[in-house]
Amino acid sequence: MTVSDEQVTQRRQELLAAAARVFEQHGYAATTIDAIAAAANVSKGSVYNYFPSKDALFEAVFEHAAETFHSEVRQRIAGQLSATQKIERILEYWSEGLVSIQSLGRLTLEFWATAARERLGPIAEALERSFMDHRTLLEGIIREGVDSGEFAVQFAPAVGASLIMAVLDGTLLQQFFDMRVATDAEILAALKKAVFAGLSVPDPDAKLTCETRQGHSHGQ
Amino acid sequence: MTVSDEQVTQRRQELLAAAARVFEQHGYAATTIDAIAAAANVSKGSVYNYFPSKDALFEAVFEHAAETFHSEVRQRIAGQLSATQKIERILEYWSEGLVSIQSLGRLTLEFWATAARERLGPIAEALERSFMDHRTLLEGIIREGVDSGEFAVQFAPAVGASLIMAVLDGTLLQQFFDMRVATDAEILAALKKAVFAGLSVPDPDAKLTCETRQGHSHGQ
Amino acid sequence: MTVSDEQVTQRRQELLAAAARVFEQHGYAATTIDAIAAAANVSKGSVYNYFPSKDALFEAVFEHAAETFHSEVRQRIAGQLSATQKIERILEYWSEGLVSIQSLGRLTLEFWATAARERLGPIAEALERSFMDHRTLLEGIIREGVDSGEFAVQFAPAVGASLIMAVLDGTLLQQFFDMRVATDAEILAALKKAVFAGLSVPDPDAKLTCETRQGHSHGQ
Amino acid sequence: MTVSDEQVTQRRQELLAAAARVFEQHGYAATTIDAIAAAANVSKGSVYNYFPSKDALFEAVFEHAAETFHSEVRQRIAGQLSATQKIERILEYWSEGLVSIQSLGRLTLEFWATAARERLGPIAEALERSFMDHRTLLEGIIREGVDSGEFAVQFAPAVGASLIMAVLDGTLLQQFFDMRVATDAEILAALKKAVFAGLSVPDPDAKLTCETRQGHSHGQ
DNA sequence: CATGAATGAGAATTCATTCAT
DNA sequence: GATGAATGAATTCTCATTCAT
Repeated sequence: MTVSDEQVTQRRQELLAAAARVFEQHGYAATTIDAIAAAANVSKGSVYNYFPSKDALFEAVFEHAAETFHSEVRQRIAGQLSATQKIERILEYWSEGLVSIQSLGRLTLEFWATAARERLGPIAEALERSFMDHRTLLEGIIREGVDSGEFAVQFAPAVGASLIMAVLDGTLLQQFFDMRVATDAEILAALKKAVFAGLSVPDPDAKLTCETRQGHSHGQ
Repeated sequence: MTVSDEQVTQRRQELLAAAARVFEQHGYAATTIDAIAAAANVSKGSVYNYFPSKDALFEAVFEHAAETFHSEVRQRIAGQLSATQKIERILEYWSEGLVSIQSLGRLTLEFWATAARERLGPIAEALERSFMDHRTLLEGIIREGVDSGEFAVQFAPAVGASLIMAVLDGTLLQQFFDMRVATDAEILAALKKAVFAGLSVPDPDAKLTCETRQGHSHGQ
Repeated sequence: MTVSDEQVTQRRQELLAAAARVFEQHGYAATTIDAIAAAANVSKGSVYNYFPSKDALFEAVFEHAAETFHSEVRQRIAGQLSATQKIERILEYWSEGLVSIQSLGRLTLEFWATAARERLGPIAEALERSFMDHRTLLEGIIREGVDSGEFAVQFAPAVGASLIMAVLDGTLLQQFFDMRVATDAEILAALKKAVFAGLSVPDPDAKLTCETRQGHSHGQ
Repeated sequence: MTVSDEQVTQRRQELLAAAARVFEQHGYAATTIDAIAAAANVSKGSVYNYFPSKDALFEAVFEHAAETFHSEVRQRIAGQLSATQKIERILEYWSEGLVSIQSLGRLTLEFWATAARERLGPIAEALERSFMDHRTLLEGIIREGVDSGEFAVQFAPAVGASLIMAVLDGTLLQQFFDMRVATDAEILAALKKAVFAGLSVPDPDAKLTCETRQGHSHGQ
């Protein structure tokens, strides 16, 4: 029983992984169940022993990817960290993480496109949920930073969180298409500067005196 | 002949518009030539008198949309404007324009997803070209601002342009999915603050003395 | 237009005929669209230009068969005929007609079986309608006969009509399976005798004296 | 061993009963081995330990149903009964019995349809055998009645038996489809009258004189 | 014997594309 | 040019049957 359950779970995982690869490579519509089965080294019919339909499989792939991503992010910012540090970690993870799992990139686009098409379907809902989770997380961090005096935002924390999400997603987009204009390191650095500028965090690299900060007006 | 040519052109335009509507509503894969023909009030066969294939039609729709968008943007920033003003106009157009043509939103996602799938295909190329055009435009404006002393960016103008593109595309994404956390006006305001913070432009709304600006080196 | 309409109608008829043949030969479940297409000398896809689904095609075949049968029956009993003559004609048509169109036999069974399975589906409804039509027709004739003094039924005309339908359908069933025990002519003769006995019509062929019959006067 | 044999037999019975239920509900084609296994609370694979194929199982279900029905009928007419009484009993059993086991109705139709499709298959053969058994039984009874002077049939006993089978099967058919026009009791009464009329059995309920019958010559 | 995961042949249905009129 | 019927390749999903455990 336990053995069987484990095996079932493992097979599911394998299928999920294979499906992620194929969906990522060809997109939802152009992906055939046959191709997924082949990628998982099982027969076409077997796929249907684990997932009731192509749709359901796609959805499961999304849920799995989203969960993995979320838990990874949360892990990175666990512990005793200042709000600034947490933001930094998130930017770093995004930057480094997504380059490495760039596969997720196209998959994410596929999710977005699917969700855009069926706004009320399960993919759209899952996407929204995932997005909201991230934003809530960021919002909380921003609030922390404001409370601790680290940040001096000029807009509501929720809006700030949205902007950070936006710039991250937008950057992600550019990664997919190789539209980058600089190295990953440079982009990450710029991202940090830009975000912290928005949050009114003095550039940590700069050696600033208190006075110099006074001025950067658009703050306080 | 000329008359004929005009008619041909007009038919093409009608088909293009119809196709844009249908692609936008159903996505590439779920759009049938029949549906496009019906939307344009012509027969299915006629479509093939103007476009050799579904793919080509999709591409043409993209090109058309991109061109329209570009020329609109350029028009908005024509004239004697400071770099800051130009950036402002672009942000405003993006914000207001895209809400009104939100239809373009899903279409854009569809382009992105398609391009992500066929990185070497015509859509991907066109998308990249379009992106580059925008970025080049922004880069030029940033450079102008730096030269004029308006901006004091801490990263290469090209990188700054990328970041602006990113935050705009990311915001666009949120629009599609109704993931906004604030009103359009609030978001636009925050966008401006954030972008100008990144560009070291003192908050134009704030009443700052010259001194305060001196330093707008929130970095240095 | 007219030409086109005619051609469309003709193609539909051809498909209907082909489908009837194939359904009749293999039954609903074992019939493939491919087989129907082949029988009609068209491609598989073409079938779908005329009928939206296998179900719909099956239903159309049924409707067509039922209509043909009904109009044929009505034609046979048109004119100035006594009730007895009408009943005779119907029995004859059933007997002779169904032997010749025995193809309808299996098809009918298929309809019955399908209807039995999906009691609320269109086939079941159509079958019931068809049955009711026939029964109503018979009921009217019985009533005529009673009014004219030809018949002296011992049960309600509607019930008599049901019994006649039953014996006819039951006989039909035996035809399919070659379970007949006598020649068609003998069966028809027996059928007539039995039906007219039930309707209290003295056997027209027999030259009976009152006495011989005296005993078993199942008549009123 | 004996114990084992018994268990095997019991399992077979359970499977048969479960299969009958499922076939009856969904029809042959739409019935899956899985569904039968579930209805019998065994695994799909186990079914194949008792029956070599779906076809064989269906056939076994038919044989079982036919045997049960036959033995029930024979039991009803056992003992010292006149031919008239036997016929009466059979009509009553059919009428009452089939209403209660109406489930058999659809199953029977399924058998008929299957047999009609594969005229040379085992189902068709079994059906024919079953039919012949019944008809032979009836034929014997009719002969008895003729010999005893109860009946004065105007056609061969075998033909009479066929007609009775026909009207019974036809009535059965109407039961399935709720096409009855009267109560069960009324139908049974009419059935008796009709059958006995055909068999020239004086209506047991009527007290008739010879004269009344003389005149109502149909037609002219 | 029991189990149920794996298999793969097979069917309905869709649609881009062609082409005769 | 316009039309829309015809085509057939391609795809999802089903399920009887097998077989390792």
